[in-house]
Amino acid sequence: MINFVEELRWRGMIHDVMPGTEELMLKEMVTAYVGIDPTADSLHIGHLVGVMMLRHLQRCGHRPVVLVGGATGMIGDPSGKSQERNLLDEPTLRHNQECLKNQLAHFLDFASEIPNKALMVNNYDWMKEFSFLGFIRDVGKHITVNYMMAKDSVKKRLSGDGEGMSFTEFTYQLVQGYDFLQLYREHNCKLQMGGSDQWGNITTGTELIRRIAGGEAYALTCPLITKADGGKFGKTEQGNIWLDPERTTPYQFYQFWINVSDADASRYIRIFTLRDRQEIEALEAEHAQAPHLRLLQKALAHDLTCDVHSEADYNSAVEASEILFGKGTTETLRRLDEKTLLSVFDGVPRFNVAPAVLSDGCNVLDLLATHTTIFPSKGEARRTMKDGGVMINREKVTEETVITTQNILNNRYLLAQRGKKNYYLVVVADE
RNA sequence: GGGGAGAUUCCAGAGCGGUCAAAUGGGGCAGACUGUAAAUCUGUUGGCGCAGCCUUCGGAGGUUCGAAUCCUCCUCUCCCCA
Repeated sequence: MINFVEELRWRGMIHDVMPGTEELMLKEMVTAYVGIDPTADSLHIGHLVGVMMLRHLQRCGHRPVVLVGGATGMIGDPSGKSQERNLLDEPTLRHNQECLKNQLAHFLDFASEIPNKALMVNNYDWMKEFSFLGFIRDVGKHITVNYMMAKDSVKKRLSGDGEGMSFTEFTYQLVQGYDFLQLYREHNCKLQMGGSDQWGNITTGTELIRRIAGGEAYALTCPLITKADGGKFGKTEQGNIWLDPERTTPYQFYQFWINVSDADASRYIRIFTLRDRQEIEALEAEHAQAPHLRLLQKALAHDLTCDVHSEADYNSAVEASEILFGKGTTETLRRLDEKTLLSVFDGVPRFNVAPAVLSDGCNVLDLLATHTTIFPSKGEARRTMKDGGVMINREKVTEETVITTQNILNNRYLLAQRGKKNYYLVVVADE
């Protein structure tokens, strides 16, 4: 049995671990779980740390359990800034759960008949029938309010001059703790993992298991993923980076990882890929020699894009990136067939312009600021052009440039570019 | 209830009768440099038919040849005393 705790340790994925965990996991196959809120029908990369913990767990020969927080997700965890949530109706909940499972299947083996095959459970299943009286009698009486109030997440909310905390939120740790107890009883689950902000909630669970079941359970938390520049991990101006290709295209997903800063790349590659220590250290040495090649970012982007999407998606993302950031010219653009063109610019904002607009030629200013909203005003478009920041079909334009039907690619498209990174696809068609 | 301070362009914050589309800083955008990075430097940052014109300085009126700047009322914010 591979030493799971050691594996996470060198990867920098351990923030805190309860004494005895490592010994236990060397001795026997351990069932461990991570909770995920089913608030959407897709995971985003913020979830990936927990997923990777489970993935390593399974690879080390232990049994991973994903707990979908159908019940707890309705309450809202007071750890962190979360606000109280809306109730999900059951069909939505089930739908989300299915979608999450499909995504998780890229990382965890739910299917094979192996002793440590992954399992997914939903706490809504055991919480929905639990009556309030039942809960306070069977669970609540084993934990003192004093104990609950000593948790950091609670103390912060009680002391600060913030909004205070509702009873519902206060109860959250008990509900989560009960989940752990339930899994302990049903599946002999002895370990709960999560982000470092979950420590308090997890230990409420181990406490319940000790008091109610007389059992021994453990906790392991991972540091919260940060960015070297202080920004929030996994967020871009466009919002979350999702695993669902409908929400975040494979190209955007790939780009996210390619653009990770050097300072973060070393940490991320340990956390988000399965590469072993030797290989990573070799890569780092190479990267230090030739940082401009960005080997770490490329390895990260490769592994994740292939894991989450597919090899083919990875290849077209690389191809798209070469066209966009490489030596792509009007000529290369003209050579692209419609299908490739569309896949390269999938997810790029689109604008529709009637063919009549171009038939007699149209000044770029009007095209970019009147017929489309690529620029909010002509003044701004003019200024950016003066700086050489506007390109049509990858050719710089000035305010005198006139766009005609001659410029159209594949009978339908114009590629407008604002600065180096902002692309817009103008579709020339009646609609 | 009494007294005081204030409301300025994305934000912070100058301006206190003409020279104000409004200093300066931040942020944004673009350019150079680069590795699609960081740092740095440069330009730009109300709109338009752009050497000119139009709309902006909490709201409504007024004084004046002329107001972001002065007066009146209103709305809101902050501070101090009850």
